[in-house]
Amino acid sequence: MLSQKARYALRAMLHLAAQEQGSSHQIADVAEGANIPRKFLEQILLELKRRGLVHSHRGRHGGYSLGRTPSEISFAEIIRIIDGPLALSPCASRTAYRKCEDCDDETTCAIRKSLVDVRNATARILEHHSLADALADRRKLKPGA
Amino acid sequence: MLSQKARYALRAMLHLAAQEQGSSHQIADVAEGANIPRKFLEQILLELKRRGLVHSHRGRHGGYSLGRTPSEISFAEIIRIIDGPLALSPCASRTAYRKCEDCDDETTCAIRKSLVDVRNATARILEHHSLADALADRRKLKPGA
DNA sequence: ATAATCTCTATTGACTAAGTAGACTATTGA
DNA sequence: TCAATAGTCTACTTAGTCAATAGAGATTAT
Repeated sequence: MLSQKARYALRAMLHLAAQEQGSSHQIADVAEGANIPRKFLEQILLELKRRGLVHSHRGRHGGYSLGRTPSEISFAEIIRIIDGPLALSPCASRTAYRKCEDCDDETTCAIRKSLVDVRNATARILEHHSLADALADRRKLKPGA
Repeated sequence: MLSQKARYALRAMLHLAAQEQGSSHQIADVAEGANIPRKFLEQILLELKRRGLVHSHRGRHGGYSLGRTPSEISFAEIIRIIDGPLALSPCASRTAYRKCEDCDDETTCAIRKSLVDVRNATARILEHHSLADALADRRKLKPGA
């Protein structure tokens, strides 16, 4: 399961992506618009900023904007920043590989093999699904807006 | 990520599946053979028993055995019993669907759509991967044994 | 200067994960 | 029969995480 935090992060990024390119948005507006507790959102945006997914500037008229165009930001990237690796086990992760401590021989581990399959399938979907794709999906689902 | 408990469950089931059909095995042997804390394994086997994946009998010469043949027990089933649904969000689960409380309109949710894709891909793999498949994989990987 | 805004660290309360403990019940073989 | 051997059940512990909340600090536009 994704954490609530990761779902908030996706919603917040989607909210930013839905605005006109390069425009800046204050935390309070994003919090209200995407229905996220404001102080919690601060932390999330801070993390996303450290990893370059958003830019910020401070002071009066400060705010946040996307660090790249929506088509260049994938769901996978957002989820990995907030929740860590996509894989179901550290030994099946490509971005955060770690050997299982209680595993005798990884090369013959019959569990790992299928977990790697799952991780690959998951990554294939989420790495190729960008914010732009999500917006396009939404427009398709809701032609009125 | 899978819980440690779920990984133990997979290992324990695999251990039982690797023995001759219908044979009975004591907790202590499984614990040692699969490298699982004994008392923790008790709880795991009890849960798997309640869901019919294993049978037990008590008293002297008691023990556990698989509830079905290895080819009829999937990884998905074991994982769901121990860790719950495979999906990344309750709203994307088929076996344990639940609406997100803070979601305005699920039908136009651009996040849900990709989470459903992931869930389907994951389920497709894990529901069709049985203990028998895992044993076959292992034999392939380690032809000596 | 000062008001508005982002930045950072700490704290809280509830919950879960992983494991441990021990009493209880059923079976069996001597 | 009865003691030994197993599984069954409930409760507990300890550490850690999740989801927030709080509040002081830094930065910028006016």
